[in-house]
Amino acid sequence: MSRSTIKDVAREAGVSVGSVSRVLNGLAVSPRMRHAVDTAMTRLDYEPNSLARSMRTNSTGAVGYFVPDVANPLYGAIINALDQRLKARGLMLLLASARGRNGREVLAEFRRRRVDGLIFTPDSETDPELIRELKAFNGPTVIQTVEFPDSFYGVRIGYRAGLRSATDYLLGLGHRRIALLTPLTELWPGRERAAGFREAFEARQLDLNDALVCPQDLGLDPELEVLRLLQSPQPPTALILPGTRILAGALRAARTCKLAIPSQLSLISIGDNDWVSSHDPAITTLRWPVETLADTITELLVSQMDGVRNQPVQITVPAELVLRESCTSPPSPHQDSH
Amino acid sequence: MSRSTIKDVAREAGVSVGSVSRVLNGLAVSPRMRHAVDTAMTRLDYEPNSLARSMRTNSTGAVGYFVPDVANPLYGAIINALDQRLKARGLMLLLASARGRNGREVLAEFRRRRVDGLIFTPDSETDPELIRELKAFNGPTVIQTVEFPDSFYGVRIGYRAGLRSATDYLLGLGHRRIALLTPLTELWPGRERAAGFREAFEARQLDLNDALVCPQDLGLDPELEVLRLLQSPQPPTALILPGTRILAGALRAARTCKLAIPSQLSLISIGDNDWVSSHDPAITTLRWPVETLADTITELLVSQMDGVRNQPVQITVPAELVLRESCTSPPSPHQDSH
DNA sequence: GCAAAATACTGAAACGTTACAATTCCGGAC
DNA sequence: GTCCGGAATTGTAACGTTTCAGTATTTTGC
Repeated sequence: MSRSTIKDVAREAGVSVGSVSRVLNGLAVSPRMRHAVDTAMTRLDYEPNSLARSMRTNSTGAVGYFVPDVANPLYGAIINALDQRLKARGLMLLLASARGRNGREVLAEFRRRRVDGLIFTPDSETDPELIRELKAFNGPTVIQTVEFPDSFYGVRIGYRAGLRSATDYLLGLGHRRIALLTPLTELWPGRERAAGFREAFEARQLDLNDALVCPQDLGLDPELEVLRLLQSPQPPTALILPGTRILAGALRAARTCKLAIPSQLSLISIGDNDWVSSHDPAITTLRWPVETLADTITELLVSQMDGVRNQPVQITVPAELVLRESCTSPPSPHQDSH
Repeated sequence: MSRSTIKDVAREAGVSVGSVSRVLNGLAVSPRMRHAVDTAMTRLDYEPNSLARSMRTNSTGAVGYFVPDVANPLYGAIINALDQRLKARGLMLLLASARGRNGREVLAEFRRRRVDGLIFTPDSETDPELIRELKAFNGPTVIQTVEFPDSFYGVRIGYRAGLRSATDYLLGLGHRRIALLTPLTELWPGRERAAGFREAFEARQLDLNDALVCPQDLGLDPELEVLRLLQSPQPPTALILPGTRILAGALRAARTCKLAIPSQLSLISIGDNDWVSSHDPAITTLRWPVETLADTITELLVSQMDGVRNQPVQITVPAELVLRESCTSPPSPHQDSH
């Protein structure tokens, strides 16, 4: 740990502390001065102390990022992309993962550490206290993913439109009994997904009666849940599945029921990755636009930092339906017209 | 952003600044004092400034973590586990991902920010300058994964033993032409893997001649590389594949060649995840012990922080071979005894 | 060659804490 | 009533920077 301070450098170079500071910050100095200070710095192996600097300037160059689950490759990819972009602004990520921490507590920690900005995925979209505290932060803030009051800048994924197009695609193939497996339809993002799902049916003036939205708790064993569904008297002919774990469970369940994909059961997954694309058959997917998301978050954040203090905006980044091989027309098309 | 300082609180409570500090840090004060200060704090909405505190105490409660790729779920899982454990010690992760940053530069940033500890996965195991600088950091440091001089505390994954047992397993099934697809066998971890691979052959006094180590650059298109291998005159009967991307490529290649798994081609993957375990057939895997790894790192780090300044240790966390369905005896066993 | 203007540099006061020596306070022993 | 010892509290000097009002030095225009 470098022990020498700006004072030592000043003494060594035979100049004043202020001058060293000027050199450090690239302000105008004479070449002679710059050289003297530079050599003194290398000689003393000097390392500026960001803390002292931060205290004086009231800015830490740190951005607090609160993310639901780092181990989710989707968020991992966003972190990567963000880190790269923030680096260009001399910013660094202070990371906290919701696994094992709660939002309020993390926010307090971020505040104490005086982060310059906040990227937050609230673990509750309703907790009024959290909303109050986020507002009280009163610095550049971007709410990620979740629906939140309009007084915040925010980035959302276009799940609703995405699910509408995914559902519409299945309807177009002739499916009528489609199961949307998403947990907790009262909360985001399940709510959004369910809404898009319904809209697709309505747009074709089809009755939702036959379609299935499964808001059950898929928590413990998605495989069992899907199995029950597939073995019910009138099983669905197509499944829409959020997330890797649930998709994996569904695939196992289909195997158990000896249902061939896509000929006997069509599948759409939410969230793209290596696995999904190289599975046999390759899975049709609603893709999270990671790069766009990261770009948008960065821009929203730095525009606030640069003092562009206009009305908060919420940007919806569209999810993209990637057509692959896991969907065909249903086995025995019963275009029931009621 | 909370603007009030410890001075304001002191004035509001009608006590001295020092006393407020004592209350803040839970030192002995009279109940009357504590109460007065507490109410003043809530009234002023006071939020302690970690920066000032850090500067005074010379400790930031931040741990710099330099990780090869956050988007790799394996590392993601470690981050999660670490974050949870460090939280208990009031520590927070300062994260930098090697994608788009280089080790030296990140280390400098960490030093400037005066992190209390370092968890580092060097991007080069040979750069003498990096080694020198890591040494110069002179604070609690844990080197993750990579082989490094003994003067550092370190955690490694038991790839060598792991690969030996994986290879031995295949040899026991009767395979002789086994391809180990790992990039860069001169560098860690390829070197370690190759070593374990060879040891397994030697232990059975088998000639490595027929086995294949493929150190080619698998970077761009693993699928093509595997395809070439499978279409060669004497194709391997078993593949050992590191990482999701390469495994995915290999599966596609096998499909192209119409090779059934495991009856015509056996597969072992390095690194476990949902996909690998629920694939059809489920893939036999050499599993990274994430939890153990995180525990070990944490312990190594905090033991250094607690001033236990004994000889650095390197701990090797064993990789575990998870037997599943992707391996059988080779199609036409030619137990050539040479 | 001189005043004025521009430029280069200095010194000290912040920033918000903690730590520590100094001070005050209090209850009891003599 | 005085004095003592310990506990409670205070006041202030750090910590390592930046900032800014000044002062010293150089350049410029005549």
